[in-house]
Amino acid sequence: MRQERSGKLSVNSLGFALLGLLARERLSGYDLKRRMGREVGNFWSASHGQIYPELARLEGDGMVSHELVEQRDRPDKKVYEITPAGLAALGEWVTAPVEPRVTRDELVLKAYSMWLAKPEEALALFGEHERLHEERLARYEEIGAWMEAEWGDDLDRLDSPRFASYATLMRGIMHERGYAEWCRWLAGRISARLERRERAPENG
Amino acid sequence: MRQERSGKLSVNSLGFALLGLLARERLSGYDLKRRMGREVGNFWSASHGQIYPELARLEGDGMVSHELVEQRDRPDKKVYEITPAGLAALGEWVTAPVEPRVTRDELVLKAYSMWLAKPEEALALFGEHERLHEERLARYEEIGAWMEAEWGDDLDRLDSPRFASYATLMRGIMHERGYAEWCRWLAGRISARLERRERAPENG
DNA sequence: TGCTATTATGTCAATCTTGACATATATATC
DNA sequence: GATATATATGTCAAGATTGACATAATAGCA
Repeated sequence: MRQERSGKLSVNSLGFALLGLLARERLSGYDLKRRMGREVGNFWSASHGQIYPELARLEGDGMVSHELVEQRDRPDKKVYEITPAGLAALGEWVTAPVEPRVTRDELVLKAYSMWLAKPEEALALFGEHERLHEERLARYEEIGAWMEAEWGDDLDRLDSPRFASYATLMRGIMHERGYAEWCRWLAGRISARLERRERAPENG
Repeated sequence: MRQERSGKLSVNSLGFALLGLLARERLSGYDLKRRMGREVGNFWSASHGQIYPELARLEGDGMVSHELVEQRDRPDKKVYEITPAGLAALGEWVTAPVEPRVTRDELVLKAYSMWLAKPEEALALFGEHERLHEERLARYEEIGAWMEAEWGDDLDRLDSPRFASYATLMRGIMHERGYAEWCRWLAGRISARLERRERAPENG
């Protein structure tokens, strides 16, 4: 969602994702892509084909500036920095109202038509996703434990980016936990029905 | 995600959402839009500006057919019906692998930068969303209770569309429950910190 | 020297999605 | 008669997103 701003300036969600990362440290487009995968990957993502043009737009709007950094062991890079204007825009946006958008979820969409499926195949599908979300949950919980151990005191400071990172990670943990639970519930229902069928094939 | 199919035929997720609805009953584009809001709105959505062209594409691919129905008290309408080919495509797609896509969530994206916000404003934002998701949760739970009471026996039949509807509703319930919980957790952290600040203004 | 992988930045076509624009019928209300 | 609302179907421009195409420097290895 592109936010209307005074006159012609506007920044979309991806722009604010990039600003959110740049508010913490100076980064190149390449590094932003990698951070996107780790820190932010839980609730936003973008390909580099989207990031580079967006950085150019942000720079055109005065939200970021860049410095060319020459490297010996690697290709040179552009290191971006958030400007005071960018920081101000980000700060304004943070608590501006959000209209909640529908979360599109193809697996749930499939569940809606699973009465047409072979139960064994449905079981395999939801079982696989249960494992997938359990895996992610375990990874997030590890990171959470690490944050609590390493960042302990900062996690109580509302003005600390670490607290903010921890809060988004908590959302990831709760999401994965709930999603895995749903897959497990559904797979359980399917396998229970399959077992009953095996014991009494007439009622299948 | 558009699925590659033998030759040139292809149906995207929206197409399968429409086929999933039409596999249950014959519907007009206008009715599909409404069903989209209710049954499917929990995990997919589309504007009518997307639905009408998609129906035309589906018909061009032989997935649906339509009949013009004249009405006295209202404008005439096109009632769509799924074809055997459409049903086959839907059945194949249901258990085909899904590559999980990042759920983009603007509120979590804001949480990532909330260390820049005034705590009172952040509290208001997350408190508002807690209420919003609690409201949705209550609505979904009501529908769930109604389904259990009215559809009881069907909810054990894997081949029943009612079971499938119930399964997707359960995902909605779990999602809203988890989301509200996260908002509550976050709002609680913020207000706890605010209270401490009030008691000891020097440490703010 | 050739091959591969990583870092680094960019463009572009195709597709998806939103929100506005557009039109028309029938009912209800003022 | 005028106006508003619900039903009903469509188009279209702008923006968001993906995935491919494209280029280049550096390092490591055979």
